[in-house]
Amino acid sequence: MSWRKEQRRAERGYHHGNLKEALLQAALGLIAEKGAAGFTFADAARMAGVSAAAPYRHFRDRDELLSSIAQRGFEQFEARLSAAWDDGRPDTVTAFERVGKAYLAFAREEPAFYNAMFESGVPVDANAALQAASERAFNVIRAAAERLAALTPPGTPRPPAMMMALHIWSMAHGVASLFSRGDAARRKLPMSPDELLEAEVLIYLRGLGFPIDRRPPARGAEPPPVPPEAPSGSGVPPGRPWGKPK
Amino acid sequence: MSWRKEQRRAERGYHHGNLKEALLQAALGLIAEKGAAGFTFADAARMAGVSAAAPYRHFRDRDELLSSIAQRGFEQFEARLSAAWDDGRPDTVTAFERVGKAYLAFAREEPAFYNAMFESGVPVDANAALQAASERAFNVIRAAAERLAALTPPGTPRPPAMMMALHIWSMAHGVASLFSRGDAARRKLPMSPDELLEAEVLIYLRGLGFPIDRRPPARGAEPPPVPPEAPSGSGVPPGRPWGKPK
DNA sequence: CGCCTCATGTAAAGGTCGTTCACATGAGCT
DNA sequence: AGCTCATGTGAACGACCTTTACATGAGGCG
Repeated sequence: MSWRKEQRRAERGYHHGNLKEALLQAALGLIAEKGAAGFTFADAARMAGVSAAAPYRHFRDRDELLSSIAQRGFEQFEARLSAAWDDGRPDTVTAFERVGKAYLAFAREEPAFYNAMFESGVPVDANAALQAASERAFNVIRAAAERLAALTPPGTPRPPAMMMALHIWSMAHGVASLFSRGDAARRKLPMSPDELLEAEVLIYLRGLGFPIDRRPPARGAEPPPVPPEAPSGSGVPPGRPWGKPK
Repeated sequence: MSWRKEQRRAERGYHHGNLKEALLQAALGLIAEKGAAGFTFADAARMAGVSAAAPYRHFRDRDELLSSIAQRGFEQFEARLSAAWDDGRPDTVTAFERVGKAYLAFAREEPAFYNAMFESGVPVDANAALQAASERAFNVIRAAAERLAALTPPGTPRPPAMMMALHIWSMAHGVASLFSRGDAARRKLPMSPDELLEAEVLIYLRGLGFPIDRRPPARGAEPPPVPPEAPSGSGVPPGRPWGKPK
């Protein structure tokens, strides 16, 4: 029954030594398994081998633990988006695409973080640090949009970068929430979430006047992506940013 | 203390008479207040003036109540989207726009339903009826996309309607989740969620080759919306689907 | 080295929930 | 009038969150 707890205590002494971190890790695992809603403070404590009251020495309550995780999530999110953006290399559109994919990849590969960040009910403004982290992540998208907006072909009006950023964010978040997450919201799709988002973004960019015409890149060799940087013609070519028609 | 309950019982007798419905209504109110996560079965029972065990005569468990609400939500959702679509009157693009707005309006005006449908963790496939209701709602968007796809100007490839529908859905859902919901996910925006989504959809449609050029419609008179039905030129005019550039 | 202090952990207890079970009630059929 | 079965009750169980009083021991100080 409780010799297990005694045992653990024997191994590590009365003081845990690194409980805060252990709790965060435990919670991360539990959220990944059962969602933020199903995650329990008591379980995290058990998993760390301490009593149910111990966590309260490190977090005001369950919500604070959750928002700590959300904050870390936003930090890692920012890192991944930043890396994907890679300051716009090799060209702005390609890098932009990569950011979209990174968004979905994060949602897929870090379900616990994504859950805590967007689906746990933790208000972004619960915590100043959380809010700041969230903003830094968004700023990556925003900066990318800024660069992209500066490239609008001559003859077409330049869209507000902030608006573009919000649009892209909503597309990525929409696709991730509806189609790319745990068993919860999954629907049957005629294409992968990645392809879906890619086509969506490309069509959107074309609507802004970018001369986009790419089909799913032939796997292997990367073709010289898009007539590099300075777009030539105005108006939109009749390309097909989604897959071949059946 | 408990004379209240006695009182209620005196008013309505031992049998409630309409408990199932009362529970659904109570739950709806509670979810609107505190979110699906904070909603409690016991509270709903209290609110209906019955004991905590009574609800189990009508719902297998808390999750079944939740999914019943989600199902109703999808039904009302379908009704609102259908009404907005109005079979494509007066013209397809205008009606399509209206569907987008109806989506956001529903998310805003029926937070309890929206929450149960998309944010409560209820899996869509929990219940056959739920899944069917969800599909019927989506089919409204899909049918609209179908009609829209059939209108692609000559010279531009015709996008798969299903893909369009998924794109539109993800945009609407993304905007609603991130910007248009309860205090939870609210960020500061340079424009209203409605405007944001409208611009997003218009730009997207333009990317598909639709000759869209509309600024936020002057409130009051509806201008002859878009060169009616059969679009003339191919290629995309350099219009500005978002607001004036400050 | 011995002692003190304070951060960190524990056990116990109170309140709430979800859920089940045996039992009560009474609406409607016969 | 009497029976039956859907519907509601109360009590009880185990889990959770959170608070409180108390225990432990690591690290600083004399």
